[in-house]
Amino acid sequence: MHGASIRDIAARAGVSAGLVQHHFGSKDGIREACDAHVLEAITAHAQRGIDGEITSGDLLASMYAASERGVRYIARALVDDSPGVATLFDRGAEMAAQWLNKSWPERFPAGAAVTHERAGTMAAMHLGTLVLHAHLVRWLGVDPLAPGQAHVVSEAMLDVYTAMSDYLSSETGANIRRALAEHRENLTKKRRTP
Amino acid sequence: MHGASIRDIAARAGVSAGLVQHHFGSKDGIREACDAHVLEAITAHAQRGIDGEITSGDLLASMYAASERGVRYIARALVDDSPGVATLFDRGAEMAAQWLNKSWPERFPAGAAVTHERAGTMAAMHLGTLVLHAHLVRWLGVDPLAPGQAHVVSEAMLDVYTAMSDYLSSETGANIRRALAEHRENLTKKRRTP
DNA sequence: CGCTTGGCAATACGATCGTATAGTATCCAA
DNA sequence: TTGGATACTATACGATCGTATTGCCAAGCG
Repeated sequence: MHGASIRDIAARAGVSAGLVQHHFGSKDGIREACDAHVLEAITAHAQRGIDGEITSGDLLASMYAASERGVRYIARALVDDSPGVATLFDRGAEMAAQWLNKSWPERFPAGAAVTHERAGTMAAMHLGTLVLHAHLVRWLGVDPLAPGQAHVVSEAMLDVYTAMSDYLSSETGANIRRALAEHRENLTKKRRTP
Repeated sequence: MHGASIRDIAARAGVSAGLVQHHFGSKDGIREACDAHVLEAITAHAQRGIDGEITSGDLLASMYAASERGVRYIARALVDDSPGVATLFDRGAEMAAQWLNKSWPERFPAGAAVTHERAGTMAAMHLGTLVLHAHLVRWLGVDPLAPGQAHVVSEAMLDVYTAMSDYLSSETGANIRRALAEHRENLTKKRRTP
């Protein structure tokens, strides 16, 4: 919310500040309205990621293309304490959990602690490329949110995945993989305590 | 910087606001001092990740344990436009690039565009778990930055890597992997334009 | 002893912010 | 026609913020 005062919003909209105040009730009212708008717009698009064959990386890429401003807003709101967008993170994590469970039912049982942990971390990693968008722009020299550039990050994510898996399946990563498997044993059986 | 006024900082330090102003010159002076302090503290620790055998996930985990407050500060500063911490993102991306190049010299050549893109995305993914820390706390029910909880996210990251790689090596992900390999061909040969 | 220097506090000033209130114009139903 | 609801502006109030100013006081030094 910082850096966007009611007066700025009103000036951008071409009306007075009092009208904005009158229409939304308060500053929080503006944010709630924005959250609801973006949430609704993104939900319909995101549903395709669950029951479709679309991968998580491509899902983000298609979101970029569909609503660049909405994605930028989400990236910004995720680091504020916006309660509406907090549910969007949870929804993303739930989508990841469903995807993990659908892909490996015995490895990521529904409701298990391991599925919950992995899904949350996965959502944080993918949304992290959004939140740190400004740094990626500076590092890459191009804007991944610009039209036609959406593939850069999603492809890189997939490539990192494959590279990391190769590393973990090598001799160097064998002990890491073994230690990880032990921890997973306990978590897989444990139901998540809500 | 939002949410931490000079008066708050002075009250927390037990001194007057005027002294803080006098000592650091301005509000930006405080941030620069904090950036320099954290940067120096974290650099020595991070160097182990490059030439050591330590993985990136374990590197983050050990950073958690070494300086919880420093990590929290970085997570906060990464989403502000702090110029000092911006170099920290670049340093993390450079570390990732070095690690990628050391692990697969022919796959990720030094200075190649593909290495640069992958390293930046990798840094964003890993640092994303820091920046979105508040959401992870809410989702997981525990604080990954709390002492003794550092392993949760790092293990989950590794597990997601293995799961993703299994997905990409399966029949379903075969075409994705194939399309990815084509794009990589061009990027590997191309030198990065600075 | 007198003077300067630096740590430190207290206060004030201007800017910005969210919000409240009063006032004006428009429009639609009774 | 009229009266109230609605869209909209203008202005003001209180709070908070960064910053500048002033002054006190102890330490060091000739």
